Amino acid sequence: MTGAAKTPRERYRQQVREEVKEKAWQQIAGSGASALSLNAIARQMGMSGPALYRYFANRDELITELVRDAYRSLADAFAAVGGAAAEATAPGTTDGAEPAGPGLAALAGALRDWAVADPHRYFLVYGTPVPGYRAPEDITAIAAEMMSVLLDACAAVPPVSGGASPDGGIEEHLSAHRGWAATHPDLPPSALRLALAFWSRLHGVLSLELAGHFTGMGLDPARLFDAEVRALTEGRAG
Amino acid sequence: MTGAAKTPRERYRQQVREEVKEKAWQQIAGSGASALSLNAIARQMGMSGPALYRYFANRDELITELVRDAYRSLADAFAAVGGAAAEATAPGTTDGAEPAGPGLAALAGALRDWAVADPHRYFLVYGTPVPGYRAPEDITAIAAEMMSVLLDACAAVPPVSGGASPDGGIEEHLSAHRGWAATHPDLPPSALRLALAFWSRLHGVLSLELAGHFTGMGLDPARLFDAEVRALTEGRAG
DNA sequence: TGTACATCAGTGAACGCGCGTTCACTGATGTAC
DNA sequence: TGTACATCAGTGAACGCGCGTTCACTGATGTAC
Repeated sequence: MTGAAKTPRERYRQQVREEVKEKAWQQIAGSGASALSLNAIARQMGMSGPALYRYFANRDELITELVRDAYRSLADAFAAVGGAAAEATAPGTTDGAEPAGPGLAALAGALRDWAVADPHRYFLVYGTPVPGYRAPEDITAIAAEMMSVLLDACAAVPPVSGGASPDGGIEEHLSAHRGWAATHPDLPPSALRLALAFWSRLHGVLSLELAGHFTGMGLDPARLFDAEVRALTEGRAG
Repeated sequence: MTGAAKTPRERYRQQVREEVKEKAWQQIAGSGASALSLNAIARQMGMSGPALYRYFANRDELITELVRDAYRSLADAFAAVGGAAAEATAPGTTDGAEPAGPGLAALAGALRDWAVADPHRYFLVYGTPVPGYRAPEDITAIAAEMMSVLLDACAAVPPVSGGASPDGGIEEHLSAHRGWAATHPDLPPSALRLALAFWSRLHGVLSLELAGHFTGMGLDPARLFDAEVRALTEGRAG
């Protein structure tokens, strides 16, 4: 990826690091993130426990790395969809007046695909926070990167002529606190609101689905998710 | 509460059980549910570890009890609000044509109050699921009880004349799978949809808020929550 | 191509720790007559 | 009111376990001349 001219040793180091992370994910899948054990991973790799300290300074560094990879994979999925949408919109749009509806729907699809592909990865990022854990700065930067892609999609959605329904001052509030959307200083408050609705509503359905709160209800989570996406792209956030 | 004529010994047992649970919550608040340790609780109570086995069969039973209490407290909060709303509606309604809007808003308020009062309790119920843990039946019954109160509130909301916007077949799907709403066999699909939107959207905002994903954004989570409640009660679910 | 040296992956023993849980036992509290 | 017995809360020792992490060491891989 970054850098080049890896020596064989560097290659090998990277391979082992990857394998460690792989086993770590398997372990998380089985027993949850808090039960992650370096010794168990080493055992599974046919190595002795202390060997892993050649590759990770300690347990915390491994977990941070897993969190970073998780964020990175979602950000990449978003960027791929966002980039594709941007290219499709740029040249000669053939599709009529709503290029952003599909954009949002595509992002939503990417989010759900990412989440259901590995629920434990989802929960490592969006689940119960680990007490005392602070994500390093480069990880929050990745989160900002995703938000920027989302804001791009929201930018293209025309503000809805909502009528007189009072919004409780939410759009004023968003106008007053838009530091999190600093990448898009010209976005109307309705677009900010749409982005937040996208984020919170879709995480709502996803977290209930992946935590199993819909099982036993006999409902199809994909349809519930789809219904929320439709509500966002057609009915707007309000 | 239930039963009567407790002997002093039974009283004492109950007191100690309560104290154990209290310390357990404190420990969860500090280090998360997975780090819950019987020995640590005993130490904190000035007792030796094995003493707790007079009160709980094992660690799992304690956790299950905590989960049960958490559900119970939310269900009670819901029932209180639901009961109050029902009484207010019953005699001579003075408030105009929308008795259920306030009902839903009141339930939403109860949910948020309950959640922010103790975020760890919230996450024990709605956070990352504990791998391998199956809630006993009486707990799912409590969940059904809450759903029933919510459905009561949704029943009073008149179906919105939504126009021709296609809903992707979600209401048909809900009509076909309404076992989870068996307490309300006559509810229109739009009310079922409203209940699910209530549940998933509010949990979306709440879980992001309590996991700290809004901090650093400078936004007021209470306002975001309020905006979603307004969208539910005014704009309906779609 | 060959030798001398430096780098680094991995081992095994060890440290200290805390956990859940069982068990035999003591001592206090309640019960029956 | 007093005595004999049963119940039960709590203790301390012990078992077996796995964890994260440090450390001195071996042996293989790469580098410099």
